Amino acid sequence: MAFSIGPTVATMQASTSTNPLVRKAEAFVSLHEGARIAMEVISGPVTDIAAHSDLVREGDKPRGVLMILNGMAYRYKKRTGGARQITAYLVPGDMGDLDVALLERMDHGIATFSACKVAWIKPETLSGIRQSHPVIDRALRIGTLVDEAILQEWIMNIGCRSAIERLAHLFCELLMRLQVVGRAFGNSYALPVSQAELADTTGLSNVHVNRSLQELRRRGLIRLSGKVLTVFDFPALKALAEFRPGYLHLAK
Amino acid sequence: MAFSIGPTVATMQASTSTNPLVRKAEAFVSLHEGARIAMEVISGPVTDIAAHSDLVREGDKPRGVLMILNGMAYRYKKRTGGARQITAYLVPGDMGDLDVALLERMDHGIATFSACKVAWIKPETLSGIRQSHPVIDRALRIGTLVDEAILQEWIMNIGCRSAIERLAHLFCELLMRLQVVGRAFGNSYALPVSQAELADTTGLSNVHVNRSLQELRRRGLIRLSGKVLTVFDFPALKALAEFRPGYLHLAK
DNA sequence: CGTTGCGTTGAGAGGCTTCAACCTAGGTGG
DNA sequence: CCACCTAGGTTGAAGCCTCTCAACGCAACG
Repeated sequence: MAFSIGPTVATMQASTSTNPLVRKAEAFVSLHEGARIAMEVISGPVTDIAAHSDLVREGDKPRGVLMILNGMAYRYKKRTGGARQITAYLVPGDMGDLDVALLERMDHGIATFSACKVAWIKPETLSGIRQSHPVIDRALRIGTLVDEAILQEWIMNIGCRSAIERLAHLFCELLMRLQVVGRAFGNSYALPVSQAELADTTGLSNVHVNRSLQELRRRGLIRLSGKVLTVFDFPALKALAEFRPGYLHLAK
Repeated sequence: MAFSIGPTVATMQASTSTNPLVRKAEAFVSLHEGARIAMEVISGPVTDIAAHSDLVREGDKPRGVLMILNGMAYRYKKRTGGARQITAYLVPGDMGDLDVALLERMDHGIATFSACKVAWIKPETLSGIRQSHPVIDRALRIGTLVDEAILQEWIMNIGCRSAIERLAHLFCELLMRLQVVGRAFGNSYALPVSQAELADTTGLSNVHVNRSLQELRRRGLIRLSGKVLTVFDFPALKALAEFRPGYLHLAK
């Protein structure tokens, strides 16, 4: 056991675990004690990864399934000219594709924004746990569907929202996703992402991201400084972005 | 049995079936006779759907798993203002999300471009076949991964390609996907999609789609008339779009 | 033969990009 | 301890890619 995550099993309470995998699963299903323990266990040996390093490179043969326990990472694709598109943010509790071992090679890369704690889980281990705990299996399947729903929402975001709306929508989505796993504090959360990286996320230039952020600040909606984002007026931010969180499929 | 698809089992040959589900699966795995027969069977009772009608509405409780056997359909999301973003094209052999029954309500709609033949398969039926035919299970899982990879590629497309490149990339992708399921004829295929719908797909205005299509024609790369798209110069079209088909994970 | 949906064209405007310079803070080495 | 260096944030100016608005043509259809 390389690292200990959160309190001991004995002190855990339903939906207040500090293990992000458990927190996320409990947003979709209700876990009984045995399943919670099993989820703690699969978070087994943890690896520390520095900020701005590759976890997976495009063209790699997939290894095990990736789980993010702490920090923030992202999926990306590159154009030959050097342009980069970030296609997903991975926050604590998120997993790489469950069936990724079925593919010959990765069609995209995964890298870290911040220093991260991650776990690589062997496909056999995972399928064993899924078989013995149907409720975990169910939570993981729902998680996969939500990942897909987020991709669709991002297509919508880039395809038909203005610059300021795209950023507002991203910030709303991250706030909700991080609240679920206990990584938001009030309406604030760590956002270790540079403006250039926000640009690669939203399909904008870094210059225009900068100006749009200023506009969001000027309107009193957010503050973003020192890698911490604070949402001052969530209702207004949601209205601006037309953020409807249904696609995240979080239980009420 | 509401409708008969393709030749009888006796006349089928490997990878020349006219059943698009079989064709697509054989792009990922090699099916033995029994598995091919099972796939023919799940294509069971077929429903005819008119063009431009909804198969699934946002907010619906999901019913069974959708399979497209003929025609072309699309996933979409709407903004309150009326703007629409098309997030995926469904071509013969494509299926809706396998686990969609786990969700309370749909976060997007599905509608037809053209008249379609579709099948609704009960989740129990599907999981039965997946259990008794691991190779089919494997093919379906890979198919799901490819669906996700396509979503990522579309984010890339809208996020960092120019108008003409976006259209070129879409046409390249569709050519390859339709070739796999035997719905392309040489470098031509049916594309029952209006310019306004192409605009909702690519995040452009219909006016600009029109002008970009003219430019593609002027360069001698494609022809698009009467709902048929012909690619005159696939290498040049690929080069223009920087189309790298790896994300479709088709066997060589 | 009017209606309707779709493709086409023109003109003007604007959101966003590009290029380039400058500023600031944090880290590093002499 | 300061001087330098670098990454990232900020600002200005110019331009263009794409949008909006509006009109028109054309073919299919009842």
